[in-house]
Amino acid sequence: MINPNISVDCVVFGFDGQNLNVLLIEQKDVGQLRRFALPGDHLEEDEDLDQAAARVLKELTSLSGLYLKQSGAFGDPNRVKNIKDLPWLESNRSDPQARVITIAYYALVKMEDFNPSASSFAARVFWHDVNSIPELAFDHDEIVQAALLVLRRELSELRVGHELLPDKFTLSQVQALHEAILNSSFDKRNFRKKALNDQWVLPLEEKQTGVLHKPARLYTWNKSRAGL
Amino acid sequence: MINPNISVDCVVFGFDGQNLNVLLIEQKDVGQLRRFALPGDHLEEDEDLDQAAARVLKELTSLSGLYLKQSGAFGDPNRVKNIKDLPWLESNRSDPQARVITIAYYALVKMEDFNPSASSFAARVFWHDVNSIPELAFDHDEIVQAALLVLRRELSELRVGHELLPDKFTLSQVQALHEAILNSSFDKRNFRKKALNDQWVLPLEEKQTGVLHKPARLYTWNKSRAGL
DNA sequence: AAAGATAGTGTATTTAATACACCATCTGTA
DNA sequence: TACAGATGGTGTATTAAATACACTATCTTT
Repeated sequence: MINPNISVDCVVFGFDGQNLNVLLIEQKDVGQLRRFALPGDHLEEDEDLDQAAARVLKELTSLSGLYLKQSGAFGDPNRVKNIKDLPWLESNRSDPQARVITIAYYALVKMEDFNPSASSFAARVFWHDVNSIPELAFDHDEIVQAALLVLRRELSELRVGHELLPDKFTLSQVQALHEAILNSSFDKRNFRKKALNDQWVLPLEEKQTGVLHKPARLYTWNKSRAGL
Repeated sequence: MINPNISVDCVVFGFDGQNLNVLLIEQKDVGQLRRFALPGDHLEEDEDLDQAAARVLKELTSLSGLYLKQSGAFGDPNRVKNIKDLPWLESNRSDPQARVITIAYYALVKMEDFNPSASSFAARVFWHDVNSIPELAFDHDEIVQAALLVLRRELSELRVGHELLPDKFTLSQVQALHEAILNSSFDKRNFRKKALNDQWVLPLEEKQTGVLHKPARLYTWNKSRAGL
């Protein structure tokens, strides 16, 4: 039994080494007018909000145990009343007119861990650069922007972001990640000084291989420092 | 028409010069077992979440235009299943078994602006020190703690809190407010240095009157600096 | 005039943030 | 084998911010 009035939507962030990306789906079962949207679903009976978000993510990516955090609730009475969204609602909802409020979550996913492909959810699932997101269904644009603000705050405060890089990474990758998320750039020496001084990361004895330049030292996250 | 599955709850903070307080209500219409709770209500048809929270606050305090901010959504399937909450649910809800998820808001209110008294909402409305909150109905304890975390973060980041002091106040009051909210203490000279240097406040030509000690200079908030 | 209460102030030290430019090391190819 | 291309990696001086710390000033009441 699903609750027709309550849904969860997930803003899944990934990082490709250059830009921050969001996982989008292309709606299916809707004639010619396909729209892009965030993955989401209605709340099941006896299901916690966090569980629902984790379920959506699991069904979409087959991944579990992901970093997942509530980023806001959206309840504008007209949020699902856009005429462009009607076809999809009509073929996917028993009551297309139902008032729906949604609880938004944001998730961080290593892009190496997940290669998007079609799913029961959607005609298409794909990563998209967060800086040029196409028009999305419902109020999903707003939800993405709100999630971005939360991500930025948490990156600055708590140094989340572990989940966006491989287990072993270079300091340049960390810097590129911070620059992509915060939309700014940092001085290399000062950035490294801070990362090492504050012990965000721990150096490994390993170096990059297979690169066509001087190989960089690899690091891992210092879990004991995470979030402090 | 109200939505039986969705409610808003408000954590209203006030400051008495010493401690941070939360506005609680004592439930009515419930035989012997009265419980304390946060003010809240179900969402009306065609009402935005923010509007619903503002409505609850207005009905409770007759104040509008208050500082009000979403602080989280709570959806544990058992959050309204505590046996102690059943009497109130039975006399106040058409479907006492209904699954309810709630969107929490926190508000900041000048205590001078509002003297609590009974209301249609409740047998009793009263301020209570945030550090010794009694057991509350549903998951309202958890909601209060979550709101406190958000308030603390916003105080440190954005210097919210204008709404918790009179229009004219002393620097000692500002310091006491920060200390109460953040549960810490600061060096007086350093605190004043920062408040003035960062221009949180602007000095007035006025001084306290009617105090039995050296009267302090009064200040107002520097609105142009608020939130930066 | 003295006691009680809070207001109000300055400096030295430590720590963190910023600004800034060059040499090192690896790969691939000429 | 040497050089071009690409990214890695490093140190210091300056400025700004945070911290630690103790006494005098002013008002009221008795």
